[in-house]
Amino acid sequence: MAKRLTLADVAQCLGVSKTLVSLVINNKADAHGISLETQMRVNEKIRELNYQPNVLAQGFRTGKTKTIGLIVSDISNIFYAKIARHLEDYAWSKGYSVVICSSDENPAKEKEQIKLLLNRKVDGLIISSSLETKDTFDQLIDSGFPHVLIDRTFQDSKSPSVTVNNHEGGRLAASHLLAQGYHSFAIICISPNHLSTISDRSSGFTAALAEAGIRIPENMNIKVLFNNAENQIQVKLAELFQNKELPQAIFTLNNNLTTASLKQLHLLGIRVPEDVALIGFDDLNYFGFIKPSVSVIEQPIESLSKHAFNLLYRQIQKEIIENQECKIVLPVKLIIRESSAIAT
Amino acid sequence: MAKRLTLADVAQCLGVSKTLVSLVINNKADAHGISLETQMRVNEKIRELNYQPNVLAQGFRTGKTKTIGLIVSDISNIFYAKIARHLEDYAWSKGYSVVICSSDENPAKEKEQIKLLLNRKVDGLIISSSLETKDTFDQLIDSGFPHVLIDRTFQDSKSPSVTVNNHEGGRLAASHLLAQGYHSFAIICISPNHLSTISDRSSGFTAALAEAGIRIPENMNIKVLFNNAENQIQVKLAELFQNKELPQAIFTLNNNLTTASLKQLHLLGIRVPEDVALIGFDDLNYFGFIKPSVSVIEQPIESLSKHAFNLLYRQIQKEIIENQECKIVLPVKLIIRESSAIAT
DNA sequence: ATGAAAGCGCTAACAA
DNA sequence: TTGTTAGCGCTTTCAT
Repeated sequence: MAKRLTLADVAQCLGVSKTLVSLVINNKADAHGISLETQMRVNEKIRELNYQPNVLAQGFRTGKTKTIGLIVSDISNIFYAKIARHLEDYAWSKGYSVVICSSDENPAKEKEQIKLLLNRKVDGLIISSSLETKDTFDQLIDSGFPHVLIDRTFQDSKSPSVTVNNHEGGRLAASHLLAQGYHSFAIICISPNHLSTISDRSSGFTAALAEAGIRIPENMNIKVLFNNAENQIQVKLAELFQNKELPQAIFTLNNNLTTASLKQLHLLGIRVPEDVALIGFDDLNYFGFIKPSVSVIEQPIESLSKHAFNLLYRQIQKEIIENQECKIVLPVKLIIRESSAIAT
Repeated sequence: MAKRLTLADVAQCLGVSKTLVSLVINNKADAHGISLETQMRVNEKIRELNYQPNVLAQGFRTGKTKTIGLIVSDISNIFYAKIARHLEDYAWSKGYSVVICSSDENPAKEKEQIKLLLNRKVDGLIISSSLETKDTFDQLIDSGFPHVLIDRTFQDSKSPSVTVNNHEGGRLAASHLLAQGYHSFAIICISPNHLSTISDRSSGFTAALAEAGIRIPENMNIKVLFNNAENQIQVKLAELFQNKELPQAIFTLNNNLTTASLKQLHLLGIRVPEDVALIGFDDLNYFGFIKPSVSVIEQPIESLSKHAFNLLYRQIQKEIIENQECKIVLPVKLIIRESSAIAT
């Protein structure tokens, strides 16, 4: 790790100007009519000296950093971890790095993170936002800053977004449970209910139930805090159980809630699906092979990530994004397993 | 997002020099004997104008970026996702961002990533390395570049590292299974076996068995590829099963392998623990409540991350790290559950 | 087809 | 106690 080679060194070594070398490096040589022979000579030397441009200097000069920021509520939630992984792969293939931020469903923290990332001059932002309003993103739109909302979006937001059809997912879950003969239900969701995912999933679910003439009573609409889900689920479920008010079926609105619910049901000795059926939103590997296996609404995580990255990349490249591609909604899939088997 | 304010603007606004403002911003004012009153004035103005230093320019100038790089084999493996989350938290508390890279257990890719991150001038690196040799890290040591190895390390490496006592974990697993009365065993591990985690876990396991006079036959030492574990496990297990050669107990060397094995055992209709007992390395949430619940060697993930960050941070701060703290080995814990219950 | 030179915004050695 | 100034390494405009 001796003193780093600079552009000037390379230029001097070749007896040419820095401009020339710079142009070659940035593939602007042709456009400037640099002779092919010179280009070869330069490239040769660069390889020979193993010269690597100082990315910081480049970034400083151009304002571009070849870095994108990813903000999600919690990178250790496997759903977001998978998204991060896919995004990282696409980013890597285009020479981009990704910086991660977990917002903890905390709007203030998320805003700070956005500020930090902008300040760090990331070239774009992919966000699963916990914010209550779309203001912050409207500002980004106004300033033309490349960004895309993933997983969660806002009503009437102008920001490009990639989401799944959460409403339809809720409907699918409800229809399936109804078809199985269940007729009393509970929903378990997390508490800041401005989140588009949560509200769409639950509205889809209740809409389908309403069509069958069924309402979810207040005490069956269980809301728990993001960072205290397990405990709160246990308390609520224990309460229902003791009062012999258990619903026939439960819809858990994300994978964390599904896992937490399964755990607490198990601890309470409530059998699935005998005592209560269960269907979750978002699939996990283990749902498929445990006893009972767990029915879910599955989301196309890879596709979600791919579209998000493309949408972002095209903004960075200053390609115009057609209006109709700006709000991508991907289909979900009902996977029926044992946890929602025929009612007895 | 109008034209950004610069240091010069602030200085001009106050009728002072850039130096002054710069010193105040970087908390070097006192050391340079800047009067308290001036400091106040400067700070005031900065707040008033909502001036934010251009981090890129700062980074370019100082060579510091307030960014650390994290390289793991796969950020979507929940073990690494959790590590990433903890590191992110510590980093955030110190004003650092973290860039993630998944190496896919691919040494060439990992080297490229290290190169990229160094080139991006991250201030330090935390790595769960897939490399065969420690050379790359010796170079980092020689150049004094802050880094710490996490989870995996190298024999005789001089790099600071934080690992768990994998050997002891292997012993614990073996002793427990022996105590349960099992006496034929299989190990399932991933195939590039230069990884310190894998080799330590398996050597601990075999050492304890050896003391009881038991060897693991060649065909019970199942090695599968990182990116094709599930299939290969299925093939091997099916083979053993058909030949009626199933061992009495299986030790799976990481959480992915445990999950994959559980899945394939289930698909093959092999019952746990009746047909074969199982214990895994690394705990997962769902292991605790499924039927049968899964015995594991648990790792202190938070502590692992905390020590890693501290070790890195102190290097960045140029604090000397005492030799005895340079190689931290954390204890693991045996958690006995149903999958390794009394042999029948 | 190639080069000279002006900065980008900041820090830090050196002056005053 | 405060200010001047020289770059950090690169890109890019404008000459040649």
